[in-house]
Amino acid sequence: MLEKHYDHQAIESRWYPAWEENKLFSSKVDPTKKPFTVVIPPPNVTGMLHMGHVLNNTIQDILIRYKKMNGFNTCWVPGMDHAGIATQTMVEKNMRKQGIDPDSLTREEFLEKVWNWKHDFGGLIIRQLRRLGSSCDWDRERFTMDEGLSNAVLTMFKHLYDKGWIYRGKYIVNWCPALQTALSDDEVERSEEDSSLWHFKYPLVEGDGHLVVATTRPETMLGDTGVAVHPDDERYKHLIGKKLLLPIVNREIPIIAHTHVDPAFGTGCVKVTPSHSKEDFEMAMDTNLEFLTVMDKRAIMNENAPEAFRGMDRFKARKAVVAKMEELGFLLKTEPHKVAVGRCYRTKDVVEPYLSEQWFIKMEHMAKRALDVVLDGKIKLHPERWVNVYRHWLENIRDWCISRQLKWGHRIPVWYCGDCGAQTCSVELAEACGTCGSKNIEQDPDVMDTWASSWLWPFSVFGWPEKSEDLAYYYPTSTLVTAADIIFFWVARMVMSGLEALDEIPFDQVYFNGIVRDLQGRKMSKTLGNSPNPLDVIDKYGADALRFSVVYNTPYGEDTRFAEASCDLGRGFCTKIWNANRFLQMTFEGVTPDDNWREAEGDIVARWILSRLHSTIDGITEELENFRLANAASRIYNFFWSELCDWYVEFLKPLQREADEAGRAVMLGRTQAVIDTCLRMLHPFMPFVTEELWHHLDDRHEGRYLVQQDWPKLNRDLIDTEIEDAMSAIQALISGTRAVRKSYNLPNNAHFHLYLYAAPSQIRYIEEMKPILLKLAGLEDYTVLEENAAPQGCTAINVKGMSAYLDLRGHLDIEAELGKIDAKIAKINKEMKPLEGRLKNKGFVDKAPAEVVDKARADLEELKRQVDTLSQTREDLQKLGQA
RNA sequence: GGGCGAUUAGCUCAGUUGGUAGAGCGCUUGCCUUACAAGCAAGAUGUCAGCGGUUCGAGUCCGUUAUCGCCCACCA
Repeated sequence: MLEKHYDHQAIESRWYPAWEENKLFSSKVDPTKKPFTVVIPPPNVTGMLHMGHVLNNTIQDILIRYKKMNGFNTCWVPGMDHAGIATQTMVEKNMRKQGIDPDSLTREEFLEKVWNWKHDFGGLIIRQLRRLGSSCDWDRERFTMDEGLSNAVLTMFKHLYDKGWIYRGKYIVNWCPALQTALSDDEVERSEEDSSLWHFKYPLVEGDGHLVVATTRPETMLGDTGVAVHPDDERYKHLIGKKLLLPIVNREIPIIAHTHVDPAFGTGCVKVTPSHSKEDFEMAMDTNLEFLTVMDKRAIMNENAPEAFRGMDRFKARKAVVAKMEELGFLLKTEPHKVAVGRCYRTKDVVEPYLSEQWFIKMEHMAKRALDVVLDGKIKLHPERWVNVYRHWLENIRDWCISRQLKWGHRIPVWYCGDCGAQTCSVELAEACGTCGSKNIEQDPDVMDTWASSWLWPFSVFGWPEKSEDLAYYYPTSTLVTAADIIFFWVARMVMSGLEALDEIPFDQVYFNGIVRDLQGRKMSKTLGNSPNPLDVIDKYGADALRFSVVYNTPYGEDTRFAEASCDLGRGFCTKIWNANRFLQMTFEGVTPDDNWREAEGDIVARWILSRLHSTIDGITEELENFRLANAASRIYNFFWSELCDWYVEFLKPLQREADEAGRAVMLGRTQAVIDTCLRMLHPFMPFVTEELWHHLDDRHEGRYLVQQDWPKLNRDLIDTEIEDAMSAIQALISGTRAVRKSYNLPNNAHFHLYLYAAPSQIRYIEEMKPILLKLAGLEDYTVLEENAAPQGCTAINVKGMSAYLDLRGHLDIEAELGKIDAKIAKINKEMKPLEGRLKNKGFVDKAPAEVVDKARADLEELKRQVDTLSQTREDLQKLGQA
């Protein structure tokens, strides 16, 4: 027997271990079945479960369980990302806390500390995912730094290197001074910040003329090696090739022409600092300007800067330069100006464009292919609008800077020969120069961008570059579920690498889930403290409640607003499902269910609930196939609560009391089957409570699990609109009678007599429902009228397609009743107006489809009939009052 | 500067071929009716952001404006 109260903690802690021990989530190659493969977006090894993970993983779990129930060989591969920067930063911080200077350690010592940290504290999030119910194949858990994946990374590097698509060179990169490493373009977050635009006067060497340059970065002027103007700018054309004397440093610098310059902005003259600006770098390359680096790796002014500024941090230097220029009379004006400042996505330090030697991957060819497969529809993005974003990025892609000046990561597999100077690229540790054979070689100290491992994830987890059986079977994967903020970092690059390494797309569908926000619409973040800890929420409400609530409230591809209290919805639903099952157990205690009932047979109640059930199966399946998870959740919620519990169960109560033993056995069998179907549909959303209840439903479920069962099969023949309409009318009679009782403040034991006038076909259904109708509406009896004329002292209730009158004699306040009837008539008249208007409109009658016009006519007729019924009641009442 | 999304009941959101607006929570009222008070029953609530257009008919399609949010971008 089920406990009186639904205890989510007991249930959830029981089932997950059972699932895991029975290897329900493990997948093996099986050529007789179609695979459905999902690779998890690997969370950072440093990560903790947050609401974003809850949403993302719940969606994946729903898809996996749904597909498994549909006969697919599902495989959800879990794992983690080594998260180069995040992890290294965290470990360094811990070391400093313990009084250890990370820089005092050798690379090997440092890496050992990181691995130790990973072993002791890393991967918490993977264990937390189990609490959520995630049906990952844990035997397949991978880590981007494990041996196999590292091998994949190096193999891919060598592949691209040999192809000539990887190169090393001195370019301006995004440099994080706090981390002292290069970053890719994507790792830079731009934000508009208040600053100033300073106008500096640069005097001409010859004569006493000058040019005025405007800059937002005065400190870089110490590294200026030229000033650029637009070649067609009439104001300055004659000065091109002339020299200026750079103030403070007193260096002669040329005036050059370049089309990058916008004559309309500022003064039309741009100071050029090739070593500290990407645009200036390009202009310098085109015009052979000199390069002068005036900052070091920490963004502190170096020996190339005038002595007075050396050792100053860049922001201090900015102030000092401005002050000096003002002192020298070269500062013309300072105006407020908004600038797009780039900040490191990890440290938030201002990113410095910095000239340094880095490794790059040529993206052009891979980008082209990756774009084509999406534009061709070979890969489908959901929602589709992301195609535009994807396309824009790929069409404007730049080479990917993949080297990082960190220790934690995959080392660049290139060795430099101390003798002949050649480079050797090798997947295995090189022992000698590939060109001259010298043993005097040294490996590049840099490691690769974290994404250089994650972009291989969909196939590296299956053993690539080995041609494994797993790879052949599971790749390409099926659906990728991820947040859109990594569409460039990750999604686009996986498409590129998949096509490049295997000549096949990595997945055929991508579903982008939104962001979880707080109720004010703010992104959840640690600093705001507006994010509930999912584990606390699971403790309090249960994983099922959390999952269901989040999914129910998250529209297709949109952001969602969440507060802990949102979980009331899911928790309430769990309780409802629980109690419905308790009802069944208690009411039919001792009854052995008869499973030999026929779907198409049975009374109106039976056929009605099956009709509604199959409509629901149809709807939910359709919604799930289209990633409309919230709609699917809402359909099952409404069916279970509003139809199954509120009506069907209420019908069942009197029915089973009247029935004989055989009848009860069939009733139980049928109702169990309906509940069983509901539990199957609910299972992907709420795996724990459904599993528990399913095992209580039938002893034969022992040793079997819901996720192994078939998804409910739709039988359209069971959807019967005639029955559904008849039932709606009966429901309207019941609700209408209750409403009358309520509006007169009459007690529940005040039983009315009902008069009905309706088509024989309708009366037949009502006859069949008679005991239920009398019981639920609180009627003493009803009389079927020969013609549509109610006895005196009645009030009409609105039921579509029939006339119904309640005998109120003895309870009646005539004046009040007349008022009520007038109000009702007024309301209906108001509803009739637009219908009449449309039908009078010739355009509507002529042009609208016949069925729409017919419906309008029928609706109007129905309303007219209702008014007639009410008017007649009104007359009768008036007579009664006068009598 | 370019692009995208959102705007529907007090709150969170449905509303997919255009046919005249719904749910949950909250609110009002009455009920501890032997599944469930985390419940049941009955009820109130909207110029579908504004303006214009297409159409017989627009929450739905087109244009435009506003507010909020996001993404991209070398105007120093």
